[in-house]
Amino acid sequence: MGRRRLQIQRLECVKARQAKYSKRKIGILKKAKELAILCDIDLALLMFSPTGKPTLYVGQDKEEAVKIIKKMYPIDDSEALSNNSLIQREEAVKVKQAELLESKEKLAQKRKILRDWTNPDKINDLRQIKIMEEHLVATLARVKSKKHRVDTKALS
Amino acid sequence: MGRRRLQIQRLECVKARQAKYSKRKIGILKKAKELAILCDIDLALLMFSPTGKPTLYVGQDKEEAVKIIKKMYPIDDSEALSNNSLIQREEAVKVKQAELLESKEKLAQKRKILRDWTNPDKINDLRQIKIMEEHLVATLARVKSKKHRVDTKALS
DNA sequence: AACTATTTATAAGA
DNA sequence: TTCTTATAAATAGTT
Repeated sequence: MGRRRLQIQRLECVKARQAKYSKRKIGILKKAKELAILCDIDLALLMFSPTGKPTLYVGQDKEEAVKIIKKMYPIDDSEALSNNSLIQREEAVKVKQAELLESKEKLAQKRKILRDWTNPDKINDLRQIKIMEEHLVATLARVKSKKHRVDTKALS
Repeated sequence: MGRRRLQIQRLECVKARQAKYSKRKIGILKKAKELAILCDIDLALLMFSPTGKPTLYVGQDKEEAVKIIKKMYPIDDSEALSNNSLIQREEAVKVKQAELLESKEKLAQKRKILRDWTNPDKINDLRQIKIMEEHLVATLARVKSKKHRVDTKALS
């Protein structure tokens, strides 16, 4: 949509990338808002500018952001698995319920450990965030190294 | 961009909302992909259709990455929870049994993830390594975003 | 899903 | 960044 057709490929010039970003960011944000309103849906759009500045749009109510992110990463949700209204008799049910509870308790434990990894957004201490970042960068480096080794091995 | 100008407001007719969603979803996904590629940025777009079905697009990655992330984050939870009619017809015991199984599966999954986070070098499957990398990149982005927000807040 | 008349987004240039 | 304008793209209404 312009004077000429544009090839969709990485713009080599940094300046051009930044300029393009500032223009298209406006466009896609508008589209996101329109879609969320027209169809009355939850929607989240997160972008990082070429300089790393994040922009987040969350459809409808901004306070809903947490809910959206929970939907995005259900690893952290505290689940609505118990349909009390539907179930309320039988011994077998109770037994299963007990087993379920036990399993869930264990699950909750694991989740607690994983929470910081999967929901870094919840960490509010800058110090903690920095530690987290360092750890992630280090782990990522290890993974990339490992991938490289596996790739190389696969070729030979 | 159509025969007539459209007012941006919630469409009252459910059918109309669904139809509009299916059309515009394609459009905004295309925009997101173009922006990510052109400007070489990280970007995440998550939408829930009027029926609750989630669509996730992440960064410059190809369709394969989307599938991987969908597997990693069991977004389909929302579908399971909305199937009340089905649940009503099933026996309570069976429901509990299924929930128990699900819970146990999730537990196993968490254990696996936790193991991988601490020992990425031990993963030998290229596919798994790639999943791990995706996850790390995504989490790192979120941490950076969070850091940025905390930093900004601290300044004000 | 497909078809077009129109509107909208935006590429290039200033 | 902002504006202008020619053009490419998205899409509203309809079938």
